[in-house]
This record gives sequence, C-alpha cells and structure tokens, in this order.
Amino acid sequence: MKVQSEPATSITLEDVARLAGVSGMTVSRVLQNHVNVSEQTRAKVQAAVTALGYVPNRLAGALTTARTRLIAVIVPSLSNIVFPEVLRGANECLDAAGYQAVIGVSDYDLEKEERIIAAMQAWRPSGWILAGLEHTPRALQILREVRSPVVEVMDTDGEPIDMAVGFSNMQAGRDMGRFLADMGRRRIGYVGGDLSRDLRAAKRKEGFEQALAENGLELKARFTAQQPSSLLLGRSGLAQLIAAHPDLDAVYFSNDDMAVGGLMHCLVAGIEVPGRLALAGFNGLEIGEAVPLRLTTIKSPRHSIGQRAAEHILARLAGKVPPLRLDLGCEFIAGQTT
Amino acid sequence: MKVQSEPATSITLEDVARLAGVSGMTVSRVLQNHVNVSEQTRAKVQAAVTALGYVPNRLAGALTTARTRLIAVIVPSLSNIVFPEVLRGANECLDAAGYQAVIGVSDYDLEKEERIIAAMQAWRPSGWILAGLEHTPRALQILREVRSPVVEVMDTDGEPIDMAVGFSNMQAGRDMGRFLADMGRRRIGYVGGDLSRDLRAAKRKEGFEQALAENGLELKARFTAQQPSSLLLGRSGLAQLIAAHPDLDAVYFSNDDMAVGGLMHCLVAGIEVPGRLALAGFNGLEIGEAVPLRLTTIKSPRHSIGQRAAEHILARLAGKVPPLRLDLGCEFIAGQTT
DNA sequence: ATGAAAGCGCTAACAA
DNA sequence: TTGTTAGCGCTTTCAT
Repeated sequence: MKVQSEPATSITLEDVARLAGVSGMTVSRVLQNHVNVSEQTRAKVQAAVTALGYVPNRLAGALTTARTRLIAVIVPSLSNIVFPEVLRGANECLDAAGYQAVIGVSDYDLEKEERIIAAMQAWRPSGWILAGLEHTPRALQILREVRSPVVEVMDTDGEPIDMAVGFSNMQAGRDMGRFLADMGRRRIGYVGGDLSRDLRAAKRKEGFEQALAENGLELKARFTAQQPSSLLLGRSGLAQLIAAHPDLDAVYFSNDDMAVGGLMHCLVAGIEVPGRLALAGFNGLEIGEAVPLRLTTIKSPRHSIGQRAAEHILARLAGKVPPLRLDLGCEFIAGQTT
Repeated sequence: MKVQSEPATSITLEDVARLAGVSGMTVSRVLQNHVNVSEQTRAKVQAAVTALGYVPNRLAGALTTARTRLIAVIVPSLSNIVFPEVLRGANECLDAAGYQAVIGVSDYDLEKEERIIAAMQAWRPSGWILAGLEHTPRALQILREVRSPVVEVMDTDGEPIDMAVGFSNMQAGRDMGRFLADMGRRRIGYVGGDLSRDLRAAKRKEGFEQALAENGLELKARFTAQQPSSLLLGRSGLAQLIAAHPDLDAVYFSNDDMAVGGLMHCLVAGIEVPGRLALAGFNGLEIGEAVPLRLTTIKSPRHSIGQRAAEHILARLAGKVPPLRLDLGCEFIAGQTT
C-alpha cells in the first residue's frame, strides 16, 4: 500500500531554480532546449532537475501557451480489433511527436459521442480524431467552433467538418456486389449486425445493393440483429438465413467477424464453400487469412488511417495545410470463399 | 476546411459572468452545483452559459485544485483484443464518473513504458492503470512517489506497487498443464510468441511446465518466435512443430490467437483433433467459441479487470481503502480440442 | 447569497 | 545570457 508521507507539495520549477541558483525562467529555458543558455547553467539546472526528480507540470504550461498537445480520439467501439488498430496507428505517430491521446468510446451512439466531445473540449485538445462523418447538430457545432484541426476517419462518403482520412464504404460495398455478380452468383443474401448504429456498415450494404441492382439483381434474403456484429452472431445468423433460404448461392456479411462466423457454420454444417455457397466479408482481418479457406474480403487500411490522421493534425499544427480529403482506398482480397 | 475567423480568444468564465451580470465566482458555483446560489441567479448564469456555448477550461480548474480527473492507462499492445477489452472496462467506469482515460502503449517494452510513465506524470493524473507487475527501476520510483492510486492489472504473481487486480498467470498455466496430464497426454509441446517481452505468457509457460513436472512429464518440443503472437504465427508455428515432432499428442499455446491458428492448421492438414492431437490456449476469446471445435482454454476476466481497476482507483480517491490485491480468477473452459 | 483577492505552476514578452 | 513582470482561467479563502 502506498505510503502517504512523501512531500505534501510537489516539486515545482521554482524549487529547481532555487537549488540550481538561477531564476525559474532559466530552468524553463533549459527544459525547452532554448538556444540562449550557457552550457554551464544548463548543466547546473539539469543536475538540480535530476536531484529533485522534477517532472514539469504540463497543466500549468498548457494553460500559459494554450497548447495542450492532447489529441482527443473518439471511436465507436473497442469490442473488435478494428478501432484499436486505428488508435494504434494514431498513437504511434502522436507519441513520437510528444502528443498524448485521450480516448473516448461512443458505443456507436451519436448522443453519447456528443457528450464525450463536450467533456473533451474542456481539456482544449490540440486536435481531434473521430470516426465517421455523422454527428449530432450540437457535436457538429462544437467541432466547427473549435480552433484545433479535426480529422474524421474511416469514411469519405460525405462532407467532413475539416479533414477526412479513410475510404468509401459505399464503394467497398459496390465492389463486392459487382464481384459476386460477375462471379455468376444470383441468389444473394446479407447477414449483418445493428445497421442503425453502425452507419458505415449500412453504407457498405447500400453500395452492395446498388451494384446488385446494376446487374439486374437484388438481395433475396437478409438477416440483421439488434446487436453488435460478432463471430458468434455471424455463425448463428448464417445458420438462420440458410435454414430459411436454402437456395442462396452467396452471402455478404457486414464485416469479417460476421463472415468468419458464417464460414465456421458452413464447416460444421457441411455446406460446401464456395461450391454451393460463396461468402464475403469486409475489413481484411487476420482471422480471414488464418481460416482453412482464405476469406474473400476487402481490406481497410485501418492502421494507416490512424497514422495519417495523426500526421495531418501535426502538419496542420505546424502551419502546413494538408489535403482536406484523403481516400486511402481498400485492397480487394479475392480469397477462396468465392 | 476550417474557418479561422472565429473568436481569437476563447470564452472564459469571466465572459459568462459579465453577460449574466454576476461575478466569476458565482458562475463557478453554479457550474459546480454549489448549494448557496439562488434559483434566480442560477437561471441567469445557465442562460449565459448556453448563449455563449461556454465550456469550462479544465486545465485551469485542475491547476487550482490539483485534481485532474485524468487516469493514465498504459497497456503493452493494441494488436489483439485483450487489452482493448481491459481499456473498455476501465473506460466505461471512468467515463461514468467524469474521468478521462489517457492512453499509452508500451509495445511490451519496459523502457518505453518508463518513458510513457514519465511523460504522463507531467499531466499529474489522478490515477494509474498499468499492465503487469514488472517495471524498470526508474518507473517504479516514479510510481512509488506519485501520490495517486496505482493499479497494476492482469497479473497477481508478484508484489504490486500499490494495488493489483488480475489473476495468476502461473496458476492458469499450472491448471492447463495438470489438465492435459490428467487427460492422459504424454508427449506435449509448446507454441508461443516472444516470451522475453510478454512476461505474463512466460509465467503461464512456467506454471505449465511445473505442472508437467509434478506429473513426471516435461515439454517434448517447443516453438517460439521473436515476434508477437498472432493467428498466423500460431498456424505456421504448429505446422513447423508437428513437422519436426510428429509424435506429439498435445500442444499448449501462449494464447488463444496462437491456438486457433494451430487449430486451423490441423483442419487444413487433416490432423485429427483431439484424437491425435490435443490443443489448448489461454484467454477465452470469442473466436475460440466460434470455431468448429470449441477451443479448450482458460478465460481471463479482462473486461472485469478493467472495470474493477477503475473502481478501485475511484474508491481510493473517495477516501475508501479497497483491498490491495484482487484475484478475479479465471474460468476453465473444457472445449472439444482436448 | 455573492464578491474580492490571491495564487495554482508555468511561459511570453520585455528588460537588463 | 539571464532575470523580472504579468497573466493564462479557474477555485480557494475570506469578507460582506
């Protein structure tokens, strides 16, 4: 258990200055690697810093400079690996530049996102990274009035507040729809999670149906649940869909978790893939590569998106004006399930 | 693109006070729901807050009160779902209490963890959540001197700085070793990632080998790589191990990602599981439930650990003194792969 | 129930 | 090269 008998008041710049026999300003200069400090003074100060174990208080520094070097990162979910990867990409870049990510999780709930945005604005973050282009009116208002750069990620189908880094979900859906149609599939179904919350999955489905329509096709059956997508939901969802519609010859899933779940059902139920049934997902997760039949999917550049989003914020803060919209595109992976 | 023509200086408490015709102090009281404010004044102030879209500056508030309500959360990795789930559990609890998580990722590198700790201390977090009990000497020193509560999670095999919430990895390894021995397995191998970095996986392996020894057994073969664990590494690792040691009758993996990868290899290579080969993992991930043969594994309470860690910090901050060590235990899942 | 004064720990601007 | 002054936006304390 922690001993509470340590110095009741923490060590400040003034303490260091006193020990080093200089003014506080000089200590501040040393810590900021200012040029105009003599080597001798620098050494004295550094010795005092080490001796006291001084850690500068950024609260005070940020209050003065009005630059926090805090970056607000708000993601819809931490329940599958997609957004942690975005976060990882962003964090690598931010950390290297001396910035800190402050995270929020909206649970795919725009009202909750709004509350988080308001709470984070209290910290005056130097930049914002958000998932998606859809926000509540008040959230939009706050973000438009904020003077820090804002990057909306993982979607380019719409108007960004400031900058967007991602890809077109609509296009990804279209590509897969076109692909299945071209492969000769005619009786196509859909299995997804809660589309009213996951707006990007909904956009993929919309693009998918557009492509089918352009090929004179339509969805013959669909399964959606009022719960988040998951492997088990994909497995049970496909089981239900196939039970009700045994004649389907292809199924598009809202993402790879769902699709791999579906593939597992086929393995167990003895449904021949892709002979009798083709399966396709979205995201390009590692699990899709590790399964017995490599999953046909579209790989989203999640890690790069996080990285580039962070880079754009840093560029903007450095006075450069990077492109407003960056579509990183997706990689089509023609696997063995189609 | 963002318009930069907005108010050059942001709205402060003073602005609100002026508009409401009261002093700054009164505005502060209203915002903190102080008792001694008349209904009339409260209404006036609230109207001014709304009219100006005022968001209090927490930097200033925290500087005064020396309470940031920032919680530093440092995890080794965001590359699989394990730590995002811990983070999710912690964040749910923190968010509800008006606290913000500031995250750091150490990449299973204790030196990097030390740098992150030092950087975060500059924000004077109200609490700390870290993975594991092993830290560099300087990291330990900083954390011992910090006056905020510190919770080390995901491991109880060792001495915590302040509090620990987790489970015994050693015991989890022992349990699985004992189980395989009891099931009559005699020629047992191991497949893992980089154990010099993932110290908790190393502890599980140690416990596993202890249990084997107690049953007069030992590891007949092992595969470890200088890279992080992953599905594909598990798949290729098992392939290599079996090629070199075709007589193995069981393999223990460093975690479920690796084990599921291994299972996929068996499915493809036609290795009969569990008849010829038994497989066991650790973590209890959803993927282990969704595969054709439910994976034998031990489920770690990741989400609860994050939650309880956060609760303990809040309890400590509220002046309560919760237990110093909380072992949440693990759930043994006897699946179909053994 | 409300306000005035002081100060949290730092840095920008200016002075020496 | 170094120091002094002022103030960032808030809350604490003490007065009224």
